[in-house]
Amino acid sequence: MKKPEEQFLDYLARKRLKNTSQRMTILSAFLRQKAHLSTEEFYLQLRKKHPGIGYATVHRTLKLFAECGIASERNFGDGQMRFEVSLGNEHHDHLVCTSCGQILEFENQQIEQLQVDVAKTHNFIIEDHRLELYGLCSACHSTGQQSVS
Amino acid sequence: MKKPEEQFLDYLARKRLKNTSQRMTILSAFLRQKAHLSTEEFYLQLRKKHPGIGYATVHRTLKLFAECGIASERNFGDGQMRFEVSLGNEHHDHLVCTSCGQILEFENQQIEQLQVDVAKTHNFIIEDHRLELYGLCSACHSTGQQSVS
DNA sequence: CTATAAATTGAAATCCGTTTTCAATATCGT
DNA sequence: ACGATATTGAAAACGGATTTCAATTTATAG
Ligand SMILES: [Mn+2]
Ligand SMILES: [Mn+2]
Ligand SMILES: [Zn+2]
Ligand SMILES: [Zn+2]
Repeated sequence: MKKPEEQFLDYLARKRLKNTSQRMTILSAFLRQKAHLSTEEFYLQLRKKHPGIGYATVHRTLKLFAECGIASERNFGDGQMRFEVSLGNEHHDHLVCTSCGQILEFENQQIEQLQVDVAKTHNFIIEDHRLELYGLCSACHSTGQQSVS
Repeated sequence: MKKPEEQFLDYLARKRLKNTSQRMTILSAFLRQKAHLSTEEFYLQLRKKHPGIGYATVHRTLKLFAECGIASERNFGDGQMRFEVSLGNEHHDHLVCTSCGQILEFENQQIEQLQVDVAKTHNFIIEDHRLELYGLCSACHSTGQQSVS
């Protein structure tokens, strides 16, 4: 497993892109994040320490991370793209709490295999997939919370 | 299984909404559609026969269909909401061709059950889920098509 | 059947996350 | 250092979804 910094620098070199201080600052801040932030959320976080970096640069850099495999782009249906660190993070799917927004991760090898079987019976070549379970997390349903309507 | 027209009229009555000719026209056109149309696509289709009905009314009426269970809202990550008739249409998941856009449907009871198991181990109450497999349909990979980058 | 209150309509405006534009600046191979 | 090329941040543009609003239609009560 290559280090993220290396992987990013390799990607920049391969694409004849330049190594800038903004990109490195954004990378190290991003790698420190735990999970599933929107561009806006990440930008607001970053701005506290690095007020000089613009939203557009953050946006463009997160896209670069996705292109080179450092980040995964996620869409949980709330109208915002979200990013999570994918390098060194096994493939997984998500449980999304519709009440508090918490996101839990899971992996189920049987489901993965069944997906392959389904694709095979339709003569379909899988490139990617998404599986998300929406509902109430343990905390939210034990306190009688209802999902936001 | 109640008829869609009945179900819609019941819903309107329950919510003290009014029965209008536009709503009935949109309903009957929608029920005639086979699959997964965006609001725009449906509106353009409808306009051929009913040029007087505005986009806003179509949009609002499709939302009503979703609320009352006649339609399902789908999002296949292309930045547009899509609608399909759900009444009398069993639950199913989708195979989405990233090359030609074709959408195939499937149902797999084993996967559904495994999802329930996953939720149980996380003490999570499932309200809804989405499973989509993205890749190349039979036609597209047999002709050497690549997915749009 | 009115009259009246309330909901609906279509066009246009607005929203809001995402993406692009552009002139100034920074990077990097030579 | 120079010069070609890429990057940056602010602001504008984009695009689908939603809302506004004045005119119209519907449903209810008298
Ligand atoms: Mn995750
Ligand atoms: Mn379908
Ligand atoms: Zn919760
Ligand atoms: Zn195809």
